[in-house]
Amino acid sequence: MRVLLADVVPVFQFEICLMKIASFNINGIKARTPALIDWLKDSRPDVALLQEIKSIDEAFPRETFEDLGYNIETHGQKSFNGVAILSKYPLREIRRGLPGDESDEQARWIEATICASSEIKICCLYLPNGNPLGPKYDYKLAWMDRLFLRAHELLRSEQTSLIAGDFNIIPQTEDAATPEAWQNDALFKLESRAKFRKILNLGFLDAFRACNDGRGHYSFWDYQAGAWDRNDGIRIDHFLLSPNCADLLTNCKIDSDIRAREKPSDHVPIWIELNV
DNA sequence: ATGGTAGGGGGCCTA
Repeated sequence: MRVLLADVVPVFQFEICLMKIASFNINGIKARTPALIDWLKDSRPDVALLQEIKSIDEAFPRETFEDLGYNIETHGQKSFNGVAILSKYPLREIRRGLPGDESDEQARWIEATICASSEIKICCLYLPNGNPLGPKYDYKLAWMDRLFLRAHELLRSEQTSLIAGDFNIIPQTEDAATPEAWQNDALFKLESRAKFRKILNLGFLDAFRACNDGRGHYSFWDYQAGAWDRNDGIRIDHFLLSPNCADLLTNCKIDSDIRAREKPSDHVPIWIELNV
């Protein structure tokens, strides 16, 4: 008598659901909208975290992205900075601005809880560049101290959490094609790298390094001096995952091919997949 | 040491 596989293998009552979350410094929503639409249709992230929208909230083309199935929350300002969350899942507990300095008017932080099969706290940041060294570098370091405090709070809350975006930090020499050229740059100075490492040491995982080996993985190439053509890049866009979020991680990639498209941003998307 | 390019917005500033 034949025994069918279905008779002996139990039917699983749960589904494996992969959630794709991407981060992309788009360098201006107005200039990047066509490229952003193409990328969303190809890559189909469930959640997209955007930096440098360079737009006030009222000027963000919400309907364009709502038509692609996304809920949208923005935190913008005129001309500079600005962050946004696009999510196919409902968003709640929206927080705009990094806590710790009421006088800080730069739009560099937005966070929300996404309501999927389980809840995930998602934080989208555009960390200050810090160049030239001086007041801008001091602002960067002070901003990172506030980030440390928020990261610490997230861990204490025991929520499944991630912090992603343009950190403007080259963590290690292998994250730059020409590290010697960055020795005295705010993105690579030991002081700012130490503050980044201090956040990792709280217990956050650099998702990209957990899933990839070796040199030559970059997320930014300067528009100038043919940096893309020479692959003179740096890895400055990161996903940091809380331990309970890291347990869900199945993959992390940088979509470097996006840099070769028409009218590209100087950054490319980085994404993770979580088994939720 | 300099300047190379891009975006926003209508001046230069930021990167």
